[in-house]
Amino acid sequence: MAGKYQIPRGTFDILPEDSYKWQYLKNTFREVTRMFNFKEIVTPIFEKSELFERSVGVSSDIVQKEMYKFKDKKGRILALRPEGTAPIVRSYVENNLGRDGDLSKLFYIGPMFRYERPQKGRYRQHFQYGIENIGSENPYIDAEVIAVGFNFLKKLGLDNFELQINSIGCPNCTLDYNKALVKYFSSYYDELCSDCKIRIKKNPKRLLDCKVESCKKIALNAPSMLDYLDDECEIHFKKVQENLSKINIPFKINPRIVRGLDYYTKTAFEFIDNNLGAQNTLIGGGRYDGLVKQLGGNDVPGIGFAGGFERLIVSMEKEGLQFGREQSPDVFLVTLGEEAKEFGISFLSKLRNNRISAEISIDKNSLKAQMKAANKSKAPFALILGDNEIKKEEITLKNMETGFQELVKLADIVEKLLQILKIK
RNA sequence: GUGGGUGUAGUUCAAUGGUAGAGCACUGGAUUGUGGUUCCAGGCGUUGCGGGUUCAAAUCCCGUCAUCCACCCCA
Repeated sequence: MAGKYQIPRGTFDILPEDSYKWQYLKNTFREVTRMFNFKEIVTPIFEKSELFERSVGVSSDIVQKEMYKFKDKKGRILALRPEGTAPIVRSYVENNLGRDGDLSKLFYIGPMFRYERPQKGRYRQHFQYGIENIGSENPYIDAEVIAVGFNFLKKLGLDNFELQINSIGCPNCTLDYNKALVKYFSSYYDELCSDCKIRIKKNPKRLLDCKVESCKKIALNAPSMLDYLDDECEIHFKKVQENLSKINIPFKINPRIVRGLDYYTKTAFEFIDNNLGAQNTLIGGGRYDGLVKQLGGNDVPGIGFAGGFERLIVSMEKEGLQFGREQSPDVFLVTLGEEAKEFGISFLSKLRNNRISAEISIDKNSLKAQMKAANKSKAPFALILGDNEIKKEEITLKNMETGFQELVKLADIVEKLLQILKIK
């Protein structure tokens, strides 16, 4: 039952019976990013608070109310990272990663922190995976980044998601567009919900995806961002679509996709699982062409995405998908009698030193209890060692699935196991 | 941060204000060297925590913590 201490709100333990799922997701993500030649980058989980305020935007909710901000002993104002892009761009600039003129293709996996009210698929400490591709504004890159997300979800076996894309233009387009939005919604001001009355001042684009019915109706005829793209942004967006089609990635244009973070420009996209409830964005991403410069680097464009492992797991479990194999030992050693147990201990060590994962139930003596333990461990093979075997210098090898068992010379067992288990 | 629901054994859930139960899981056993099916046996758990009302509280009230759903926002 509950002890004296409880885990902090919105956090969770990844227990041994579940950790293989995270392992599987990480491995799969590494495999997929490898196909695209992305390399891993690891940055600290805390940064100067200022970094996020500058990049994500002081007015954004993330900075406003969701950041874990604290002072260290020297009075430095730090924050647990709420997202992954800003730290990576910081590192890119600080370490001059673009120095050789190549694209920086980076991926990361790690915890992020947001002080929010917890919900299913949304936690205060959660694990994100993501990529950043810094150094090119070529629309081919947009498609490639999207392809990484697409291939990842597909590789996990997911099929129930939808890719939605939009272009939110550059700061120039946004300026005009926001004016148009404000103008449009102002004429309906009295009919807007109280949230939207604030949004119209703070972030007009947010009016577009309000969930209140009356606002939805009004938003239906609101001007579309896509009509306000300048030539450059419009061509870029078209090319992105062409490139996606070229590599057979289906997508839907959703002019209502809005990014919450200030640094986004041009392409914005989301992979959405529509039967997931409110927290349905599996992956969210977009271009951030001004960010590197803003953080003190050269005027270099970038694009990336991020996704949360917890939502992925919810989505996969809903679909009944597997997370690879749960970890189990290769063999389970069962011993009978003192002499066999004594011998078994050194034999166990021999197996392990030969890269055979082996387990024993040291506190149980009866054959039955040990066989039960072997079964529960999910080891594919049991090795039974008793007086009979020791006398003849043999050991019983039992296939736990078929029940078939045979006597094998002790001198040959390691070699035989390596062969059956296909360990090189 | 706002609104609503929930909180009982490892877990899923029962229990008109009157001694707290079941399935699954777990452990042991079913003639002494064989698991996964079957049968038998084994649970006194501060009913999340702290107050209050009452002769009596898992049950009613207040607070608190946690969780779930929605909003805000986001992965």
